[in-house]
Amino acid sequence: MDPHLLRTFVAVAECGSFSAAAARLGYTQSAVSQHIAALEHDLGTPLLHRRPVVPTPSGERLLEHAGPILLRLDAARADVRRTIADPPGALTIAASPLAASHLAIALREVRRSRPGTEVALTVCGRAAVTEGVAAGEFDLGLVDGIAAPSDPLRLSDAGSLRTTAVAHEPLVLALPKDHPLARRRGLALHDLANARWIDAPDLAAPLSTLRTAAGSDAFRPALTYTGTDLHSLLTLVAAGHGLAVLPQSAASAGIAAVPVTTPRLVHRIELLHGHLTEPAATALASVLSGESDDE
Amino acid sequence: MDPHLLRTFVAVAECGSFSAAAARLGYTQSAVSQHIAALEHDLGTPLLHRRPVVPTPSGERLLEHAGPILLRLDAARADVRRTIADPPGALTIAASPLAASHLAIALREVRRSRPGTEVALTVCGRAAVTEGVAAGEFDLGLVDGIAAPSDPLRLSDAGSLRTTAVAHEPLVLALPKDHPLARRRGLALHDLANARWIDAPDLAAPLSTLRTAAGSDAFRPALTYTGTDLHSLLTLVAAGHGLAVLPQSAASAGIAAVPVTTPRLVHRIELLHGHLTEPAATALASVLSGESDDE
DNA sequence: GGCTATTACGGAAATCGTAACCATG
DNA sequence: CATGGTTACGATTTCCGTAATAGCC
Repeated sequence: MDPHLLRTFVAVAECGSFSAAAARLGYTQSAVSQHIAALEHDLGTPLLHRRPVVPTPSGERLLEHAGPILLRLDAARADVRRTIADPPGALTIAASPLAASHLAIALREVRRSRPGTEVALTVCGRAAVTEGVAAGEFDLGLVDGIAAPSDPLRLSDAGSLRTTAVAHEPLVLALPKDHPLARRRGLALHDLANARWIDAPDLAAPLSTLRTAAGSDAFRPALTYTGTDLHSLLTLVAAGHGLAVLPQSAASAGIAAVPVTTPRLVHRIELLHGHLTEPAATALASVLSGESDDE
Repeated sequence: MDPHLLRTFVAVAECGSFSAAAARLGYTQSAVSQHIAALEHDLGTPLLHRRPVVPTPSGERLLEHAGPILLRLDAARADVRRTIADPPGALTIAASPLAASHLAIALREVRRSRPGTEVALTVCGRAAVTEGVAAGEFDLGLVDGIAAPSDPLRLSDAGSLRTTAVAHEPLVLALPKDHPLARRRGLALHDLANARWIDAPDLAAPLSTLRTAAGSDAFRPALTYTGTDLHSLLTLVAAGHGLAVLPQSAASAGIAAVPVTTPRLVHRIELLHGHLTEPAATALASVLSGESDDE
């Protein structure tokens, strides 16, 4: 299972086409075909249906592993290269949108403990944060997600990463102010399984997470929102296009926010780091989780 | 970074010798030398000192990644092959020694929910359990370890595994009955940093774990015990050969057991599964963590 | 018939073993 | 000088591109 073969396999699965994957990888269709054939021969089973190109059950299984493996391979290379490169001037920090509120605190701590350090900030989707930190593209990451009160976040590819909890916050259901449920003091998620949901996986709680949390197959999106702008999502909710689950602090004036009481879930922010020295990271984490809202 | 190269790299690092690694892998010394040279060329830095053969700092870094990567590769292959093999007759369960107390409960639940299923049980070291489950050798694993009260276990290679907490229990220090500390009601770990310790990494809390938990470089073993037999470890402790940290329930008549109060740590048992359907696993986990001591 | 995957084939490159070579203890 | 890692070199295999072939809308 050569990583090259795995890489073309995921490319083909993503593109849904041998030729498109070939173009993306700089191979010929023939080479891609040979790669897939080699993988299928090696594993002794078809991995893709052709025409249309869709993974078989075995292929699905392999796909689940391939991404993390390739990511970890990159992380290993980045990690080794870092030991030979001279220490970078800039410290890079990435955060998912709903974790970005902690960026300012993190930044202040960095300025205090390492004055003069050049800092680069990035806000991007959760996957991009974890992958970037794993691959050494960022030094630090702040990701948010939902989890049971004292459980860690189920980060997809956190294989080589250290994580530290940084903040917890109640979850609320965001809904239009005139919604029948808007006056409720609290509600159970699974009563809303068949409501109109907006899936904003890069921003709010992804519906797939709600499904696993609620142990239900419902929570199907009426609308999918790709983007990281909180304000526009809230506008969509206010206009009645659907519901979303958010951390309490993300709610704003235009919408109603009702606490989600069942199941017991919280919005959680974690600090990720792949290679920072342990003391530096824990110092930062303690500042992030403490109330350093002085000045 | 071909997996073959990584595999020979870890083999060389473990053997401390090119030729020994070659013998182990069925290559010639020459091939091994070429593998290492290729890796070093690819990463642009020496990975091993020669004569004696010891990893460089870069090599250390790579080693940290190589094991999990190779394991995950095996797990992927096993996972795919499972989708094409007909469903196995027997359900295989592995447990580390101090988690084995829960085997009986797990077994009862399996017998109840899937009557007639053939079950195979194995008790082995923690690493063997996690690696075996990851590689698909076992369907289920029960591992124990120590962690902060509601933290997950820091499992080395749990990349592709789901984990569920199953049991918590106080930690005690096992010491001879006539030891000066034997009458204490509780004690702080770091006061004991320089005591005579027995390291029994496959059985009790490994000293390396204590070191990270206590943030200390002390806790050096006066004696290392390789094996999984609780009784013989307790005999060693009773005879005054050294101390060990155990879950409360593992203590027995022959020794004194004093609760470890600082830092706040518990003995924890987790259920691992790599590929079982989620409902089946959570059902099992809930039975394991509940008090199902009826009948 | 157009689009796309597969197969056939040839040249380039990589892989591994034999054997000669060197360095260290 | 002996043990053990490195280098040289050649046979074998693998890999990838071109081009011809075959299967599905």
